[in-house]
Amino acid sequence: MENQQVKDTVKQIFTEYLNTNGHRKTPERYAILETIYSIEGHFDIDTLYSMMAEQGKFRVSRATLYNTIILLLNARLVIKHQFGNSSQYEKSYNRTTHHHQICTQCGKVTEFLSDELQQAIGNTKLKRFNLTHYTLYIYGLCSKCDRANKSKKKSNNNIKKEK
Amino acid sequence: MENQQVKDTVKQIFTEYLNTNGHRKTPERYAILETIYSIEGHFDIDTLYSMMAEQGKFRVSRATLYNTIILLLNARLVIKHQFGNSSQYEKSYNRTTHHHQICTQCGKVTEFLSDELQQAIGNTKLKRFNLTHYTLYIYGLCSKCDRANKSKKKSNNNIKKEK
DNA sequence: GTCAGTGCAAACTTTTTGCAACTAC
DNA sequence: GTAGTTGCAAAAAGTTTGCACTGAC
Repeated sequence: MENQQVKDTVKQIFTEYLNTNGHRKTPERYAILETIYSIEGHFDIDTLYSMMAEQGKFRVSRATLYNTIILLLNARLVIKHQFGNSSQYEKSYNRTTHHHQICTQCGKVTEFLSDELQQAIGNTKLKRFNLTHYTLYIYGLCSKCDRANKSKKKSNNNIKKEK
Repeated sequence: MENQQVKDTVKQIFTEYLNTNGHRKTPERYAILETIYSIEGHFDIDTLYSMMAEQGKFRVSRATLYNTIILLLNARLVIKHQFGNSSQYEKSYNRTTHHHQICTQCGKVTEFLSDELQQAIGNTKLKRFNLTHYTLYIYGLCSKCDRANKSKKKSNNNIKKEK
């Protein structure tokens, strides 16, 4: 799907959501949606704030960002993650379901796809629960840190105590 | 496995970890490990702090709790979650791998088991990544909130605009 | 015209940090 | 004895809140 087409569609969905729930259609809200859907991958509130302030688009306050994000979460247009210190978000409409690899050492987050996993999770029968979405975080060491550790261990072989 | 046996084993593992990495074996650290392994389910730092302060066990400062938790995470004796506002932790040794259902409305977290899911995730071939553990969070509405919403909707049927 | 929404700053919460005192080694 | 740890309080970081002003309806 073309990028502009996606943006138009999510605007429509958002408008419907706002109407249905009796919220006002302010320019701030659409500017935030627009900006979010031009970001690839994850972002946090601070990044979003900077992007909107610096790129001369439309300056909004942090409070409004937090308020609007809640609406977008409810409208299912954004997904929230909580790795690291601050909350991370990402657009969710028209994105293939993906999973996250997180390096416990350097904190690097990588996305990957797996139909099998997706199917297995989708097929899980949940009792007393109405599923909307899920997140799978796989923790471990990325190849870079893994290699770094191994060579470090090697050079420490003759030292009794690791500092 | 008997509870006391588990505690003894994790103490051993922790001792080895501390030795290997040149950390001191302080009474605070063992008291924290002991307390954590007497908690069923999730806890946050504040709860842990209160438990240790009130139950007359061994009072430690929050700073020490944060420091020690990091060691326990590295020693793979504790797992960290980040739902809601504050970080949640849980003991990880000798626990069956389980997954989490999180209600997006009331925030309630329920654990569930699924061999199939566990297998599917375990079988996933990861490129350039050395897996240590993973967490699967399934978001949606718990039966309680789901029911509450439906009956609310029903009673709102005659009202044009919500709120 | 009214009230939801916004911006700003202050408040709050959770986590990290600096430093003096303490203690495991 | 000495350096890793602890406790405390201050600071930092992220998020929420109160309030006056603005603008969508």
